[in-house]
Amino acid sequence: MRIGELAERTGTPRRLLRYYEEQELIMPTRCANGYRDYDERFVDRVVQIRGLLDAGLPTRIIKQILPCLDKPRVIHFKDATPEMLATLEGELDRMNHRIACLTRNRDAIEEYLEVVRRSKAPEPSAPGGR
Amino acid sequence: MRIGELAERTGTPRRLLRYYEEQELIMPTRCANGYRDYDERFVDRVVQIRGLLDAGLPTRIIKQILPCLDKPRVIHFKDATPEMLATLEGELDRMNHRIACLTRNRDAIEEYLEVVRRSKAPEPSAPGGR
DNA sequence: TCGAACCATCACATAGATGTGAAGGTCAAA
DNA sequence: TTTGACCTTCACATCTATGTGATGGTTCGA
Repeated sequence: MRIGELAERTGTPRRLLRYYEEQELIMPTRCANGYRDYDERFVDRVVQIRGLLDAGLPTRIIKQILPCLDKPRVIHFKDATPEMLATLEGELDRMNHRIACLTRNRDAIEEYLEVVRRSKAPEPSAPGGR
Repeated sequence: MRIGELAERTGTPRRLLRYYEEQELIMPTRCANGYRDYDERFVDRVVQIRGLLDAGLPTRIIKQILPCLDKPRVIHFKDATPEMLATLEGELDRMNHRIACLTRNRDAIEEYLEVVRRSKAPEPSAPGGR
């Protein structure tokens, strides 16, 4: 598939698909005429990249962890250097931290919304609703 | 407390404390001489802000949700406009999405690390370890 | 063969969070 | 009273992810 189709299927501007390639997050092949050629797997991959970016990870880190997330699980021992493992452990920590922070705040927002809803919509009739 | 102490206690550059103020995330009072004067509660608040920023929320959004997260829980009905509630619902969605994405990828990294550890450290002696 | 709709590269612009430094005021201790 | 460690504002720089547009090649259907 060419860049236009991938862009549409992932809801990602072409510009960014090229940018992710420049950052070496995705490496499409090229057709004879120079057009980028993406295979089916890039759809999920791009969605995953965008999710991680949105969650605050920089491309530099995403580039490092992506190869470890491939399924079927294949361990690229070339990548599994001690430094790489340390990086991953570090990122794991940071991600756990982020998750905890987001969860805490999400719960607080949820609680707030519930309190507001209860005070604003006291459902005066039909008390035994549901 | 003045900006230097807050900076040290939260591990945040002074520059950023001023920036958060400019973005109206924190509003310290001023001493007679013009120095910013932070009370104890700003410590937690700043840590919370940094956590949210790190998790990918922009200051614009953080500014909106912070007042809803105050404890003890106080509903500022001035803030509870329909638009505000819609914003919160939207942010809630986005946060859930982020959490799901981070969790999924964190689990994948964790699994990867476990597989690598098993293959690299087969603990040759003491087979019945633990 | 022409035009529309793709594609390519390149370059410059923007927005948000952050770094850095200049120029100067305040204050306490030596 | 001077020095050093704070503080102030202001301004410009940087990095990352993104927007936007110029310029030109390819392909395909009318």
